[in-house]
Amino acid sequence: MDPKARRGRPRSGEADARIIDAALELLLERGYDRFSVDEVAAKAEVAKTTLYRRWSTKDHLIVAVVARMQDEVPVEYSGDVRADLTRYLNAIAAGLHRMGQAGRPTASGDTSAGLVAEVAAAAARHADIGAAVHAMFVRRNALVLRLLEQAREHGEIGPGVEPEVLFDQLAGAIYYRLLITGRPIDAAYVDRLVAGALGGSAA
Amino acid sequence: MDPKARRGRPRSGEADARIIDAALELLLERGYDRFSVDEVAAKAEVAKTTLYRRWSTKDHLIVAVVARMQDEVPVEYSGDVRADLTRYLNAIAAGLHRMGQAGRPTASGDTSAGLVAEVAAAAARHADIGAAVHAMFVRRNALVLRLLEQAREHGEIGPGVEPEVLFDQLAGAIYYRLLITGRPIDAAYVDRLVAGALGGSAA
Amino acid sequence: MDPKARRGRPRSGEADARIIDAALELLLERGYDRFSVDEVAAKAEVAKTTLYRRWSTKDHLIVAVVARMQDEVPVEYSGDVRADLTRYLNAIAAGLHRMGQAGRPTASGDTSAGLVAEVAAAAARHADIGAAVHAMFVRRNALVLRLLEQAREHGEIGPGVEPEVLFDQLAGAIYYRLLITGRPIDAAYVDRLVAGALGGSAA
Amino acid sequence: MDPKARRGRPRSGEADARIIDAALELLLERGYDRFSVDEVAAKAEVAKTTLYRRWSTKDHLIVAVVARMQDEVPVEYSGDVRADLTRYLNAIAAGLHRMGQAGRPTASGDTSAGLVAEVAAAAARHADIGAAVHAMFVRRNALVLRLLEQAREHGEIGPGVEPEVLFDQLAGAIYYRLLITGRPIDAAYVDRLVAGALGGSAA
DNA sequence: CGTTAACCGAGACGGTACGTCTGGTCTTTAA
DNA sequence: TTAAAGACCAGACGTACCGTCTCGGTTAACG
Repeated sequence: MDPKARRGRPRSGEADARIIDAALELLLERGYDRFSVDEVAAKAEVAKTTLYRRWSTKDHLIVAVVARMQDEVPVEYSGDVRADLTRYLNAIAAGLHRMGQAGRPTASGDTSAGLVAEVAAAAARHADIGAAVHAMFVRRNALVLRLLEQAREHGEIGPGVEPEVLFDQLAGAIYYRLLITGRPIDAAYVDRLVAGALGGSAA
Repeated sequence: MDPKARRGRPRSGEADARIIDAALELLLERGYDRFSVDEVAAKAEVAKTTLYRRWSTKDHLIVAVVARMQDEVPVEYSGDVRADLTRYLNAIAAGLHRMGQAGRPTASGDTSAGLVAEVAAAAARHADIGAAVHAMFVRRNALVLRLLEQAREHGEIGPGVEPEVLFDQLAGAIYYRLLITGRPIDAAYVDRLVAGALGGSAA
Repeated sequence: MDPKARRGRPRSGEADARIIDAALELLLERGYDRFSVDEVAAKAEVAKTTLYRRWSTKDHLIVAVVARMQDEVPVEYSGDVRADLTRYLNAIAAGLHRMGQAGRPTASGDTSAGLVAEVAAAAARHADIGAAVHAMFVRRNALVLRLLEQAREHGEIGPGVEPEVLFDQLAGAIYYRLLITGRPIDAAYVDRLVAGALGGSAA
Repeated sequence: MDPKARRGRPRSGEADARIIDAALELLLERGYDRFSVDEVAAKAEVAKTTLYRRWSTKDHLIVAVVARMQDEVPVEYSGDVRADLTRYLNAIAAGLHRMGQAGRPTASGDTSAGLVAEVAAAAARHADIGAAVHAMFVRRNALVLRLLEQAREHGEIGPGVEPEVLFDQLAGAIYYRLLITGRPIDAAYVDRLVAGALGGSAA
């Protein structure tokens, strides 16, 4: 009856978990290069085939791990966009910083461009990874975009402002510093950034 | 006598050129991965030793190539920041798009995140590349920052606006789309972006 | 009552046949290596479990297949040993030749050492296969040995000749050429061989 | 001047030796299967590339090792073919027996069919190995064939006897027992064999 | 007629070796 | 000293295949 009746031995959910756990640990300990699939399999006590059946490529595996590192940042409109955005951007920066611990002490400041850049590169290498990564960010950003809509309805931001563009400017600035110019991203910068984007630093 | 008197056979300047040419060609043809140092050496008809004497790493070589791909965008204050910025950002987008041809047809729209992301990753891997890349962008951006200063003096933009932050927002939005969300970057978007950043879309 | 009373579902005889058929076909088509158990199972539309329940090893399966390829060569003493032996050896050579089609065109002439050698190797790897293979040949050769006995009784061959040794010489020469030196085995050679073993080429 | 002037770093002869030594040791210790190229490389303290540059396949490597195991059996006509052949065949049998130690205790008697069969199989798998193996035996057998010629000239064997066929019978019988029937090959058998082939056991 | 034992198809799993690829270093001979 | 050529080390990659295990489900014979 059920067209999707499963046949054959089902995949071991435990294996999934053990692999991702091992991969995460190794990624943090070693960084992207010096991270080897063989080693993950060994650490997870899983055959390489089992791993490759799930993630067909080192890149796919790493993206899965990074996706799991993403933490949910609760976003709720409080009536004060400026505060909300500041909080949110600081959370993102903190997340990036935490990822930054991966591998050797990074050159640029103290956050890790490395892992983010590698994921971006992987997204460009494999179409499917690109789709997954983009979808991940779309989902993540959707909440903030809604928040911005609400703020506009409440008159906190002008009717001419496009939430999407505004958000690109904010998040973009952070990633730009992280990946391209390597300038530091601290709370003070986030404040200046939000102020710059929302207009007058006062009020 | 002369402490830095050179002895032995002098380095062939022609080799430098042949290597970079071959590397560029291969990079465009293949993309970052599938780009191999051996192949560059073979194509340039140069020994690997000769190549490594000049660029100590695949990453170093690629950064050198990418640096050469960067074209000088003339930036001059015309009295109309909006127009100047729009022109500049479109030039950047065009440059990225041109790079985008490298390798297989990329997933995300038609510009290539790949190469840019790889360079960012390389910058994170090697401190010296990081320094070089960041310096490159500082130099490139300095002109625009001066332009923004001039615009502020002319009253085109408010005294509270920080040029650095403003520029991060603009360039950042573009790179964010390119690398992270994969959304398209066209002239219309640049217009909306500049409008958003400089205030009212009108005027 | 019956100690070997079978319970449960009986084995499918049809499965046996389908497996052997598929295996044979694949063996001829591909040769020993490039012959994979998975593929046999797939082709026979049978689960691997079903296959392994019958033949515990790739080697066991192949030996079973090869055993089935062996054809019964009728051996009857006609009163002329020379003719009988010639006929028999030619039949063996033809059989080997037929097997020889298995896999890629072999290097050595046109008969296939490959499969025979693999079976010999399998016989060395697993004691039980060794026993089976040796038994198979003992059975096959018994008829010829009896024929030689009869010939001796009839005075066609001297009383000092040991049938076993004589047969080793004849069959041995053929297999030696097949497996070791790769020289061709044709009717002319068989004639020379029999002549050499039975004494004068004349008569 | 010299058209075949070698350029580039020459191959390390020491590496060759270390690889073959390690392979030989491992082969004797483990047998054909359970013999792994990786392990050879590790034991020889050589990169896998270095190994594969010389022997493109596990089979090629093993054949090279086996070729080195072959020992030169001095063959000189003493005026007594029977004695000469007996000595030679016993030497061959001893050699096979020595090889037989390779790997697990073999099933069939006490000599190892295994390795010989595997080499024969390899010869069938790869045309080049086939050629090499056949050439090896041709070279080895040439001496004995000349001995037989001399014996014929001396009238020890009849003019109608073809040395090639005679030798096939002798060597063939031994390999046939080794590989196919698994019957033992001892000095007594060799005596019977020679007697059978050269005519009357007497004289 | 239900229980039960052995089967069947499907496919995941552990294990392990293979041969390939690539980055960077080292060793030659020639200029 | 540099150049060209190519061997060298190191080590990861992804694939292949064997033989085992785990599912859901089927098919006799037994009780």
